[in-house]
Amino acid sequence: MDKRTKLMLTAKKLFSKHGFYGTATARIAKEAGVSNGILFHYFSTKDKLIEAMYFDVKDRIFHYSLGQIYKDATLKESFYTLWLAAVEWNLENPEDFDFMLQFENSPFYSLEIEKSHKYVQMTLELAEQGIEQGEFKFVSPLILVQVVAGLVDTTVKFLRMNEDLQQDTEYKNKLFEIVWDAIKK
Amino acid sequence: MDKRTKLMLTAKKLFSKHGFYGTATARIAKEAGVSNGILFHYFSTKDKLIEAMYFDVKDRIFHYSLGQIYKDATLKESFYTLWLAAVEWNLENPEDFDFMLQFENSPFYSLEIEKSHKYVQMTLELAEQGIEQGEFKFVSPLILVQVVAGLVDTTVKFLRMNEDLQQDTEYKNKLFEIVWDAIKK
DNA sequence: TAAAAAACCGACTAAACAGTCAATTTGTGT
DNA sequence: ACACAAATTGACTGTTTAGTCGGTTTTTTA
Repeated sequence: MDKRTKLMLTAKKLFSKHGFYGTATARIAKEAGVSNGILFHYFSTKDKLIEAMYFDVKDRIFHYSLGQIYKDATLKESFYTLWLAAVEWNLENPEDFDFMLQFENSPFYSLEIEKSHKYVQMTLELAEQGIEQGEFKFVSPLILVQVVAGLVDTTVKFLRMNEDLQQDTEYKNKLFEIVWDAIKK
Repeated sequence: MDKRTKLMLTAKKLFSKHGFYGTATARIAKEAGVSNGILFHYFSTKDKLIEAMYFDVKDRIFHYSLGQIYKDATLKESFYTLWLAAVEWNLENPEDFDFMLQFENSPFYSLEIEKSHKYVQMTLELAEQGIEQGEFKFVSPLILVQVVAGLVDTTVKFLRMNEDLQQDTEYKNKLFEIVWDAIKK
């Protein structure tokens, strides 16, 4: 594995456990088994490293979740697939999840960063589609997207505390009804 | 104003803008106009200061929001009041809101801390009531509480970006329908 | 009003920190 | 085999940090 990747994996582990400023760059390098200097060769500052990780994680989760949607699916099916994929991905990648939560709720995060992400547009289009078809509530498509994203986080946090429910498909369907009822007209 | 309060107000301002570790204790003291040492007289460590602020903010928002509920209100009215009060309080206290988001999504935060809060029990009881009366979805009361809390945050973030909607009662009613539909059977 | 306690000061310290850099190794194209 | 670039090292630095402490002022108590 190349050292850039090693650094990002180690950083993710440490950031999710100890926070951004609770994790020294020297510690990241040490635990990644590389030299101190190489970190700053790949990432000119600590902040750049954090930002690079954000784009990396966001890319992977969106790519995975949007990839699950199949053609000719109804809108509800598409949203179910999207929601479930995101929930399961986050449950399987708790460090990524914790890192994202921290980042998106920190002063690092801004709307420009969010909007700069190509995938966000795709989810917005799905929401617009639902509104036009009269299937979703007549509100801003942005709030619908944010509601779904927020409920993904809520669901993941809840299922983490209730491990026995993580495999319970019936219960997860019930949880999805929360999401669906929230956005549907 | 006593110095303890001054310190907490200044800390809140700086933490919300620059993050926990991006804010030096010396800077908090300086901008609060008090000596360096007095900070550690009132809060033995920086972490203790952060935690004390969390309980302070959480106390104030819960006290305000729960205080808005009137007797003999229907369940829907109670939830509407609760939701609206929380949303408006957060809009009027953006530093508290940002501080809370950061704290609750940081490694500082744990479920023990959450559960240690007396008010959480009250919201759980409201949720249980709704489930028993058959008005809410038949899921864990905890997830219902978390869904509402999460949707408060989502709403606040959205309204912050759309200042023109903040006074639009009709629109806010529509946003509440999202919350209500999410939890109701 | 005297003594005890609590609040308060700010200079100080030891550790930790992000980022630099000159030197060395490894890889790549010719 | 050569030259040139890219990757890699780890010791080093100037600054910043949380927290301490001996001494001073203010408040409370009896």
